[in-house]
Amino acid sequence: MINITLPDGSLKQFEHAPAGFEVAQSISEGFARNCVAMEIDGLKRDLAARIDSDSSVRFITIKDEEGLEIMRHSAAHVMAQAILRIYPDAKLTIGPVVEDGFYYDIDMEPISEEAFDRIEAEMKKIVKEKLPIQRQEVSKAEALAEYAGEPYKLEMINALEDGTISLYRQGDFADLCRGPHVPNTGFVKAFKLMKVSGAYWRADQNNAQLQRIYGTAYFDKKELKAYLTFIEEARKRNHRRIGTALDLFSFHDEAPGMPFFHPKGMAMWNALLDYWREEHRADGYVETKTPIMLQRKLWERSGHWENYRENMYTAKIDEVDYAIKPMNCPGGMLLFGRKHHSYRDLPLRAGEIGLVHRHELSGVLNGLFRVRAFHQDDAHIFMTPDQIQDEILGVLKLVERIYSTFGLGFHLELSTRPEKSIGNDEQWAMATNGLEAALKAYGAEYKVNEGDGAFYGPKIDIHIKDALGRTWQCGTVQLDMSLPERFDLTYIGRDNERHRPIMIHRVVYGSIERFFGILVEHFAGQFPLWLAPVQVGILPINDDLIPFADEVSARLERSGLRTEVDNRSESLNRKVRDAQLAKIPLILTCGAKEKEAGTVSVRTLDGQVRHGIPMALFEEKVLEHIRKRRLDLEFDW
RNA sequence: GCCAGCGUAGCUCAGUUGGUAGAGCUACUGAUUUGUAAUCAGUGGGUCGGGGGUUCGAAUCCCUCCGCUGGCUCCA
Repeated sequence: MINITLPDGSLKQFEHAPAGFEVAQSISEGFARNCVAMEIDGLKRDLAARIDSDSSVRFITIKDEEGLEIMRHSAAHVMAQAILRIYPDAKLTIGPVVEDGFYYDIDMEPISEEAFDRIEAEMKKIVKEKLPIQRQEVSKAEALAEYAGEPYKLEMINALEDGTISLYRQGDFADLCRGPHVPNTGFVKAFKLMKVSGAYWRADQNNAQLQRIYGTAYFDKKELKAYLTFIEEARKRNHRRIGTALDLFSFHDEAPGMPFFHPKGMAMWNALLDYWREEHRADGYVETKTPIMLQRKLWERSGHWENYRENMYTAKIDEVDYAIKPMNCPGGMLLFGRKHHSYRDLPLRAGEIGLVHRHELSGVLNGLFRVRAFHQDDAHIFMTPDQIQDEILGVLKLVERIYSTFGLGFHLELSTRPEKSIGNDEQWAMATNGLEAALKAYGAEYKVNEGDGAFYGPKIDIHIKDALGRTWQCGTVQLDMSLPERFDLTYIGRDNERHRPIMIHRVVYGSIERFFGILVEHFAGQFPLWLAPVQVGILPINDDLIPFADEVSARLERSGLRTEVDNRSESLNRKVRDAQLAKIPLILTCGAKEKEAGTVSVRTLDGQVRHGIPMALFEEKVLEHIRKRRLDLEFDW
């Protein structure tokens, strides 16, 4: 008698060792049809596996995230099978499941996306055939024999420990695989190949270049469609597209990876920085500015020359080597080091919107997201050891305040000591404990990335989540145990002795260019009023009213609003349409009625129109809205 | 840097087997003077990313460089 306990505590008893599928059937036929795999005493198994002893069993169905992953893994096999049918000489390597689907790395002739139709058609055949996917356990020797002509598989088999090795067979195809898999290829119902790119065997540039073919798969067509719609939505929000359409910024071949900001982009840029300064002043930060070009000897001292030189722009001037700064810190160190500091002056919070240049590989450039010249909203905080917790907590709270202004959620990750690092155990323990204490005091959940810290200290990374649910690492708080040492920074303690200050680097926006790009996509170009490049569009109803429109504009500009008068001889409909397409949050129409009554007619971006609002009231409400940096467009006129 | 794809007017894109470059929108000009998402007409605009080659002839084929996109790797 075999006793099987299900997650709800119920017990199923069998006279023989049943296959998982039988057990599922004993619950109901419909349930069994939706099962893709199971977990026996915590180990994932195929549904076909026999349960030969008392155990607790949990079924994994098409409703479960795990079920989706298992199916996608099977989908990768189906794709590999299809590719082998079309390209018999292709050599398979590995094909894992990734966030939104799966890929397979294959050593084969370079292919383009044009080949997808053919591969997908072959995959459809395989799915239609509903080939049973069967697990087979073989010895290492048998596996080696099976894959005699497959160099990558042989390499993987040889790397495995002796013992049984599992293969998964479906029709004429068998892949080395741990499993589990769905019962047959018919489970791969809705799939699509997404893209192809190069990748290296074992991610090593010296190895063969493989074709990495990405695909995605869902249990039903609707979900696949929803995903494709999401991709399309993200494409529409692409910041390069919107940046061009709204005339915010551009790139030119003369300066690859170095963005040019247009007047409208600068209006937003300045709004971002005004806000940044406001919040930082409130938190006791002072602001500094250091040169973008400094002599080599400084970079030697900071360690950048040794570690980072390939990514630095350099020049020789009057026979002296210079480098354009890739980071602001060394300049900040010089500022701190130029005079004596008392413990009473600490913590010292010194911010700098610093322009840095990094010669990134050409292939990694990506719009505003990855550039070669950018501004960091840097700040260095110098403190005594017992101030670590409070200071970091202060940064976390500042970050929360700023991100929430944009409606951005976020989560925190702590990275600890890496293998290659400077400093001793005691220093690392103190630093890491300080960060952890701050995280605990802050109270939010956080993820720990063991060994992922910088060589000079542990760090907390802040990952934001945008309107499409995508995450981006923007903010970071890094404790630095190296620079204060290298620059011999000290403060005078209560004991009248010199002490080494603790120093952190921290950014909130990270790269302002990148944050700008993220905001463009987050808001899809429909920026909140306080941030919008043009806040008020002013539309004279006919050419005779242009002077009045100009008057209104001048008045609002004096109040600090960003306005634009549409003085073209176009129809009002046309002007409204263009203003809406330009995502201008507030549109004022100026006609004879408004001129006489001293009122405005306001159309908000959502299409709502309100007539007869007194000019002064409009101004007051709008300025208040902006002062509060609200995200909505609701007004109580 | 590597692999693949791409580069045609300010923008979005056509351009068939090589035969002197097109559309829509934008811009400009004129007419129109409009009450909440496109008024009409006209005009201008491109050494087809740069250079080299093949050819009687190249946007189209080949080489090379530059740039962009997607990945890989990288982000100390």
